[in-house]
Amino acid sequence: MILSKTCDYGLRAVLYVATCLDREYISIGEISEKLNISFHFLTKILQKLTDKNLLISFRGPKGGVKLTRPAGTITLLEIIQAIEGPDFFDKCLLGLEKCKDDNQCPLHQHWSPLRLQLKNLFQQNTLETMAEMLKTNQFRITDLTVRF
Amino acid sequence: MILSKTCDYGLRAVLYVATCLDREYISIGEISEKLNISFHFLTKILQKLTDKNLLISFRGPKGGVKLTRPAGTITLLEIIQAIEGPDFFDKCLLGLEKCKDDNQCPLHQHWSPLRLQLKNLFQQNTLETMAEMLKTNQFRITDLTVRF
DNA sequence: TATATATCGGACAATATTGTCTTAAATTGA
DNA sequence: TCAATTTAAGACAATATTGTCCGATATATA
Ligand code: FES
Ligand code: FES
Repeated sequence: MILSKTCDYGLRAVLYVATCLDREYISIGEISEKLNISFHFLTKILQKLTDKNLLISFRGPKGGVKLTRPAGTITLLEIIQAIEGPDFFDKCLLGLEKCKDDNQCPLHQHWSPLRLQLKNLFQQNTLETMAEMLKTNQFRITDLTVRF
Repeated sequence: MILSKTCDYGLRAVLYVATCLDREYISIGEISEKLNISFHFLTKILQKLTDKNLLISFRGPKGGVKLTRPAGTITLLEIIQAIEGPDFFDKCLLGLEKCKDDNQCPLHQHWSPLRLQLKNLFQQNTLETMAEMLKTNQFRITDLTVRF
């Protein structure tokens, strides 16, 4: 609905990695298997996040990806904007160009604050926050009935 | 971002029609021209809305489409759900299946209320409300520099 | 009745998104 | 050094979305 499948996969993968902070590099194979995401497709998505300096990758046995910075310093917004683009939360609900207060569509006054709330939500929640929740085993990050 | 292009087009077209309440049927050709939307593509979208009983269409000269009910009784939500599907506002932000309170992803508690706000927004605004705004000429419904 | 106009319906094409596969390069450990 | 493992990179395929076109049908008007 809101996010592309690519973005969903990327978020879920990064969240998974954030739950493994005791370990070193996490292999993409493991992530794709645990989250039931196509390995090659996920590889591309994570490469993008690596390019954007949100992940560090490492080849060979014991290789994989890890977070560039501590999970508490990476927001969901960073992940989303890395994948969907930096202006993702600036768009007109009706798809019109250059959504601005002085060039409004009839939905702007309603959409604009809601959009900001959404953006704030993603900005205020770090990977650590989410990982903490996941570790309680009361939340899911996959359709599979697996827990961490 | 949120809505598909199809839905954007549909909404904008229906809003345009709602601004023409003094007239009878509005031709799709006129709508597509004024809103700069592909005629044939728009035709299909409006056919869908006709099938869902939100529009009535009429063939031949003086033909076109008109609203089935008074603009004040049709909500934006109806249009959106007709195009995007009735469960559009029930989906998990991470794309997981069966988003429910007792089967949450870590974003659910934040996303669920926001999603509801969004849905309410669309439910509370009728085509009439929007059309009134458009008639003040202070709002736009197209990228073109046309006013109504 | 004839002509022009408009939607209807379906085929088809272009593009974007999503997913698959293969080869290369890096790294580990035997 | 050699084999196994893993990411990198790019080609390619499948699917979904978006957009185009054409003939059929309905209607108004002359
Ligand atoms: S102009 Fe449409 S949401 Fe801002
Ligand atoms: S389960 Fe993810 S938003 Fe409800």
